[in-house]
Amino acid sequence: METTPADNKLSGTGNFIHNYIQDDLKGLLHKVHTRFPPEPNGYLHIGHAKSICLNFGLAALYGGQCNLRFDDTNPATEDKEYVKAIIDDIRWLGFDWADRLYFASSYFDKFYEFAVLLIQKGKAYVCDLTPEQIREYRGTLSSPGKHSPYRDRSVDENLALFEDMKNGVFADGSKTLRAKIDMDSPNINLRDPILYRIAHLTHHTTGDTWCIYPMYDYAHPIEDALEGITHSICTMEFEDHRPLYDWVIDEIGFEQKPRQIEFAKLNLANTIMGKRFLKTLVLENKVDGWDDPRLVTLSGIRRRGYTPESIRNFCEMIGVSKASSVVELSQLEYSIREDLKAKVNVLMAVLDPIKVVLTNYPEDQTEMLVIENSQENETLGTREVPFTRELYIERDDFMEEPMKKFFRLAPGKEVRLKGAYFIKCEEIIKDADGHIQEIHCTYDPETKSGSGFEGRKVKGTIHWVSKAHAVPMTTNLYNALTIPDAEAEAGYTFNPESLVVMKQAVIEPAVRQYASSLRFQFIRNGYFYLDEKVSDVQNDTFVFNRIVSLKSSFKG
RNA sequence: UGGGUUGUCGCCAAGCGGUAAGGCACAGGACUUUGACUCCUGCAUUCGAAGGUUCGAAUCCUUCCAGCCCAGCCA
Repeated sequence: METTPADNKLSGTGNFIHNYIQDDLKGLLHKVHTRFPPEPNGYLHIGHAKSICLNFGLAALYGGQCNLRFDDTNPATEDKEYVKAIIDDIRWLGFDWADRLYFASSYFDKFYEFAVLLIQKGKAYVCDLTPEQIREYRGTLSSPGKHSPYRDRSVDENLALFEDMKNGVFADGSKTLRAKIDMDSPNINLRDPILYRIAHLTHHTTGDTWCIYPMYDYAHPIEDALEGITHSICTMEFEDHRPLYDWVIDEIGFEQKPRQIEFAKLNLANTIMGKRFLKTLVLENKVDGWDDPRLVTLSGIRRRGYTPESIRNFCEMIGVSKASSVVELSQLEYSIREDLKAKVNVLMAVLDPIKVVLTNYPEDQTEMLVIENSQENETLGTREVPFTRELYIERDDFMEEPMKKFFRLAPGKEVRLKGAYFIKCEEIIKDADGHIQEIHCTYDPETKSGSGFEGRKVKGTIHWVSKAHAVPMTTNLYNALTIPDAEAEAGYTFNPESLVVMKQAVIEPAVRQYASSLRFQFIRNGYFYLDEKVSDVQNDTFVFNRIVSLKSSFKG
């Protein structure tokens, strides 16, 4: 009997979060409510996809709900533009939050009220220390901090001061509201953490209404509690913030306490996800914006041609744990090949063409050959492909001096042209500099595809495009975005060869009739995606991005 | 050197005291009009190390070692 991944999870085998949830569900908890809480200060990347799939996936699995909440408590870095982009990306990934779209900024009044409550309880105070002093008073990793001289202000004084903070009486940085916890704590997050800071900035949703803004550590537990979140899932670096998270929940007195659970964020081998690095590339125009297909931003991955299904499957496949890990790119590539292999039409495209003349083929003849659109999926049908005397083949598919295990075209050697005939290389035509101009071959009419010819076998089958019918196109091939560089302080530098543009590429005319399906396999060259941003199908302008190459066991 | 946390195959990752799942990658082989796909086969006597408890340990205990995170008025 087969079990699905969902069965496994429900029966207890799966990641540690499922185990937690199942235990919780055996107790008082009777629902699962999660949230994905991005800060709108940049574009989402594949690391966020892991969190999105986790949060929305968990909610779906246990019949619960997942909120989308923008954690917009710091107007210094946030912008509406990002809100829109993030929403688009999550929708593209295939998740839905119904009417549960929230903003931390819509709770600003609540945060303020609870802060007043904490002051009244003697659990928070207004501190006049400068940023430098606060750092100094905080102590170090191995030595305790010391009390702020403002720590014992009276409740009334704190109340008045905090109100003045809110009313814009004080300059940025001159005062903070701090929790009164423990300056001796070995956990630095508990050494009277800052709850509120003064910042005279315009917020993307509240405008100039506020000039004090809550810190993440204070705001987040409240947001979760207010929304009825049961499991607040975040990444490992927040693990030692959890005591503070719980402190806020307890001191404010929320009855239903959300539980913070941390997991290890995604790292992809040879891939930089850091915001500063990506931002620099975008700003310096080294890449074509945040959706450059070389980037692992969700918008970049989308423009590269990855499907949402493939990303979701990838996230499912890599699992979730607390151990810091680096996932190999081959895992991602597997997920998209797997998704596309039975879905797309397989066309013939020649990325780096070299001309072949079939000297014994009639000059004015055109045959329409019928070729299957997919060997994986018969329901995709067939198409007609024009065959003529002059063709293009891939430059790599010919070797003047072939290596031992080369199955393709070489002087005196015979190969099959996919869906057509056997051809034999008879002569190489070179220019004065010795560069190959064209290859003269003869074809054998008896070997036509589908004729049942059994006379002799050939080791290689290569793809081709009729010269007279070739549709010009551009294909973008990609290599690693960065190259290791011991000299560079980051340890790597931008790879100028991360984008290779094949401007001479040609494709069979069927691309016109199938263009709307966007994704293709170009036989033997990989999976490609029509870049709609720069293509103009009506005017025969085709630009394709290579999503991923095909696997190959050819050791060339 | 303080606190937190992690360590199971090259890479992810199950495992929760009963004798090491699975996926990716890789290597053979079969098939093949994509050197693709598919299909077989192989791939941890061992779970960071060393001790201990137990009939039995990756799972419990002890000590040690290594990695990651924390000293933003960022999230």
